[in-house]
Amino acid sequence: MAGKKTRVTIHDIARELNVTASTVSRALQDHPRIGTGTREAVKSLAAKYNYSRNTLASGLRTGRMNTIGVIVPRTNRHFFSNVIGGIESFVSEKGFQVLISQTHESYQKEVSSIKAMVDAYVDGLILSVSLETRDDTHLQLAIDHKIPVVMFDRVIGTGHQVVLDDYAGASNAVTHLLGLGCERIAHFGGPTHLNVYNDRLRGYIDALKAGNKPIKLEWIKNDVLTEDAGYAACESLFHSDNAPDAIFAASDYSALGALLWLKENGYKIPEEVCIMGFSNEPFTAFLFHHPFQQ
Amino acid sequence: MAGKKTRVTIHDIARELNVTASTVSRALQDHPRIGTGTREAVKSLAAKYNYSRNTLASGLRTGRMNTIGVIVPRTNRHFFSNVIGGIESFVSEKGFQVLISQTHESYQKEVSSIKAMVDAYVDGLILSVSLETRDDTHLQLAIDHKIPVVMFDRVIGTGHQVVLDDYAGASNAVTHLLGLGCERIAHFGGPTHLNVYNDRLRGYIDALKAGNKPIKLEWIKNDVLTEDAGYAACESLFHSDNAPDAIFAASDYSALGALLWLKENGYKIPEEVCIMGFSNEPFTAFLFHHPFQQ
DNA sequence: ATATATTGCGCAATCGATTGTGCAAAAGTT
DNA sequence: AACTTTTGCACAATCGATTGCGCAATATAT
Repeated sequence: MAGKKTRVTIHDIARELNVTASTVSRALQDHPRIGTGTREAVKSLAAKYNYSRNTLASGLRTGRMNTIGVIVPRTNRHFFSNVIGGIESFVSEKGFQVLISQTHESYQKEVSSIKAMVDAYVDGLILSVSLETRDDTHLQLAIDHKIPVVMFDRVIGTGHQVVLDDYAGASNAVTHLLGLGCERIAHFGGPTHLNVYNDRLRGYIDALKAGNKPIKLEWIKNDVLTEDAGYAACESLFHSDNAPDAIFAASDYSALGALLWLKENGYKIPEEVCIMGFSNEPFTAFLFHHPFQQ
Repeated sequence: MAGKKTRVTIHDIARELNVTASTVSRALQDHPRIGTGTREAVKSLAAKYNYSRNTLASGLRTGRMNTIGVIVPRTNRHFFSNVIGGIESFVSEKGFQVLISQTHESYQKEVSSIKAMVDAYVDGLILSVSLETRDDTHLQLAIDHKIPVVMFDRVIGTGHQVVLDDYAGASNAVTHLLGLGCERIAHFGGPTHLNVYNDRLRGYIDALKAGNKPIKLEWIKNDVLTEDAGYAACESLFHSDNAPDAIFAASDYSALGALLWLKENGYKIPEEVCIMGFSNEPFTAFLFHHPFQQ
């Protein structure tokens, strides 16, 4: 408990046991060529001195740092902070650590984050690409260094991917709106070079087709992902003489913006306009269905 | 852009320039004893080969890894994910990285997280302690290794701390309730060995005293921090013959639980019971004041 | 009893970068 | 011109752990 002046190394243990550092190193790794007696002597002395391997020296030699890099657009989005938490919980049980970085939706920052992760010798990289990212060439750096890369949610290119079924989600959402009697459903989407927004758009379109509804280009607004954008988009949409009677938003935030504009302008939700958002942001739980509402 | 088979080292650069690695190392650090000519030759060759210092070798030698460790109870709490994001944004501009770990409110996990951070040679440690943490002795490990430690929000002991004024916040909240005419204000708190909950409790008590209201112990519920706990606490509180007319909760989640129970049981908010929560969780914005409500 | 296999461990190089010391050449001083 | 200072760089040790190779001692086989 008292302040150790200096960390104990395998050399310290070796000296005390009259063996060499290599033997200590091997003993700690359960190398078969080390005798049972020595191995246990080493281990118990290591335990006694509270030895712990110098991860830098070890990492320098082996190239492995037992660290997973995670790159997300922003850590403070509910979805991403959950994913980060999940990753951390899982890998920390395996003795790994988590290095995080956020891109703030900037491609350049994503590039430099990847470089930083490579320099940190992460053993694996998990990322969700920025809105600006248009291809996966920048991942090559990690791949060149033999670092396995997995993309999730917002994915691009052909690497390993973990995604949810945005297409089905969108399609179900729009079908549900149609079932409620909505006839004129607008869509607030995101950049379609990203799978998630493209899939949600496709789901929207196909659901409309399946319901024999026309697709109106003026009802499809891309890059409407924020509360402000949703608010503004509503304004233009409902000032036209061809206003929709429902909105399917690819983002809960733009759905919220739409909701606010409509309420402020006297529309009744959901009687006059139905709104559906995508993401299950926690705040949405309190917008519609909560028992103390009504 | 093509796949480099192996990273370039200072030795590679040294060889090509007919100098030694030490010269290259010093040149890259702008050491004054290196001639201008050599320095620039080194730097341009380094740039040409896209050299980047091996952080492990460097860290092994210097003991500095340009990494900040952050330990929080959970990454997916709005407050913590925001703090993590803020730290990451700030330090990444300085060329530092962020290693995260979560304790899940467990003291043991906190201890092992600190050890892991020390082993990772973080240059600084930022943490918010778990609910189980009762003193700061476990921080000694980091301090022994000369790692500066800063606690935030949930702090303990005498180290460096960044906190907000929980006492004033609580006091203001309760004073506000009194101003609204509330006479019988209950408190849902947390473990009082933690500054945040102790301060909020003190603020509550002192505000009541200042308003010449009696302090009723049966209205003070400790360890009521979650939605479920708030729900349950309400149940017991309002089944007594001495029910409060307001609740000041140290957590927005327990406030939410209270809100749900009261609504389900026919109480009118805020006419019959006022509820005030602490934390500014985003969802609370939608519970009371939003324009589309009422 | 001789030949082969196995066991147990030491030696020394290696992973890249850093840094104290030393030494020669160039520059400055009187 | 003789002497001190400064400049520019090389040498070699070091940070700890890992690992291929080698060599003895012991065990097994013939």
